Amino acid sequence: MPEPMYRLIADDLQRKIETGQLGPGDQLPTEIELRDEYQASRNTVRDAVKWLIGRGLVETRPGQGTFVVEKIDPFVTSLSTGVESGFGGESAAYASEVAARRRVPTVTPPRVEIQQVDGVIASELGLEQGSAIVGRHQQRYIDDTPWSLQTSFYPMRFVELGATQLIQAQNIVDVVRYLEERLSIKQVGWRDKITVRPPNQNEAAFFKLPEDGRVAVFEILETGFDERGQPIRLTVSIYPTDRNQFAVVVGEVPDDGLP
Amino acid sequence: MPEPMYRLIADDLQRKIETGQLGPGDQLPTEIELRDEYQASRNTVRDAVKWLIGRGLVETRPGQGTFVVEKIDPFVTSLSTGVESGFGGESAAYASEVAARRRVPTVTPPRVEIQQVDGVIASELGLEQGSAIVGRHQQRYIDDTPWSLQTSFYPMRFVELGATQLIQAQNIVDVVRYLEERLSIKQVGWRDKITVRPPNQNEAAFFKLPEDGRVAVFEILETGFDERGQPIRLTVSIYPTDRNQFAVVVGEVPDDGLP
DNA sequence: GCAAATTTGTTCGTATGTATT
DNA sequence: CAATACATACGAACAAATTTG
Repeated sequence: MPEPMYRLIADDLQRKIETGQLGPGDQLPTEIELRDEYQASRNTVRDAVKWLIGRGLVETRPGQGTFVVEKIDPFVTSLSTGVESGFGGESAAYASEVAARRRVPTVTPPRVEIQQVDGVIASELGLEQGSAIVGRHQQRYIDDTPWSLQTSFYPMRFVELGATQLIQAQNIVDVVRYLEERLSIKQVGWRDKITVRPPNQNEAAFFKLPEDGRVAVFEILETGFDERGQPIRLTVSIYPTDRNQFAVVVGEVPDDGLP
Repeated sequence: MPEPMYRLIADDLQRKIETGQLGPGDQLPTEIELRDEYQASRNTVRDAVKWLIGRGLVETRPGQGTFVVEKIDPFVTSLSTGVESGFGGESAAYASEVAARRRVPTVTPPRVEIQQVDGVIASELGLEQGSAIVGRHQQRYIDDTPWSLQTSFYPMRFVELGATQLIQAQNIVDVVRYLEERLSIKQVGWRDKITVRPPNQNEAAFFKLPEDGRVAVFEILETGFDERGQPIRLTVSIYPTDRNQFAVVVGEVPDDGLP
């Protein structure tokens, strides 16, 4: 029961990549050349290349060739600061982190939706199925490249109590502060849940992810709570895993490296 | 420029899965049946199935068939508590989280290595390239299924100063406390960095991940600091992304759901 | 326990389409 | 427009894993 040939070819190419014989950005031999080199059929070398693609080691460009992937300089987001709190808010949450690298962040005005809660959102916000909520969807960019998709949900009750800006399609600089000033609802803590899953069609399109679905996305649920322990907001953020990194700071830690 | 046929087949099958026409665990028609149903060749329906595998929607079992994947009940790990601190330590860090689900955690005795630092480890521990460090590698299981690979690194200097248990291949119940009692080195905070990457061969084998490399792993770097802001340890933990979830709690948050 | 049937996995050859240079 | 390189599609044969009789 020997290893199949496409695996042997893939392992050999992988070795050449890991030993630096093929560096980032380098072009691999063409499928025809590989076919002759390994004495296999073109379909078999294609299987080998697909294996390497699945490992995230190479990428193919139609009409050009197959290339060793170049690693992306990751962007770091701190969760200890809160996606939407502190210095943050819908428009400026990440300004400090971005500034350190001289990158230019932008955010779209929110698309506002009013809907009935279900499933996860209901359970996170402690609402009954069918209650009305406000959803504010935004797209965030860094240097004009798509960075994250973010949606914040609030109970519709907040609007009825007077927080009418929640249903307007305009940025709110700091929602947490707005809720405090308008409704005296004060956020005293929050909780993040971090998962990783394959992107849906929307996300793959927005982030321009390769169609083969090998790049997964982070899904971060951040629930904010008031003094009485009641959930007051839920922010769902999506980030591609190939260009993002998260940091958590607990206790006393020196200021180095992280913003 | 129409959509290729394998995509049309994949989209149709995906629709059947998402509408519940094919539920979790259900077997898809065999490749031969799909070939007849869609009037395509077997290789083309196989391409469609591969597409769905890449999306994490189905899995194939040689000799059996193709099945809709069943979602795994995820393990939740809190980062606000520290992978190796508080109630934790090498042996018990996750006991509380696991206990809530009546799962049985186990951990192997550490494999101890002494080596010279390089790259990331040196930079995280603030050591010069070539300094000596101790690495303690452990494998952690839940209910006998592989759960995480964890390695903690400490400066060799700690051993020379008297923390000799660090180079013994036995569990240390709470390393943080041991360092404090033995060397008066007190951890006052820590920082986690969370990334996602494809598994290496070691990791894929240990976690029994599907060979096609579609399941990525979390890599969590946790650096602990003492009162003077000096790094005193680096713990690198690896978890498969398909069965793990992380939580971060900041400020006052009610005790519900999470340990 | 073994043999047959079923199902997916690997490999080849070939032809044609699409993207890029 | 032509040449090059990867993408899609078909047909065929045999191998390997699993279940069934």
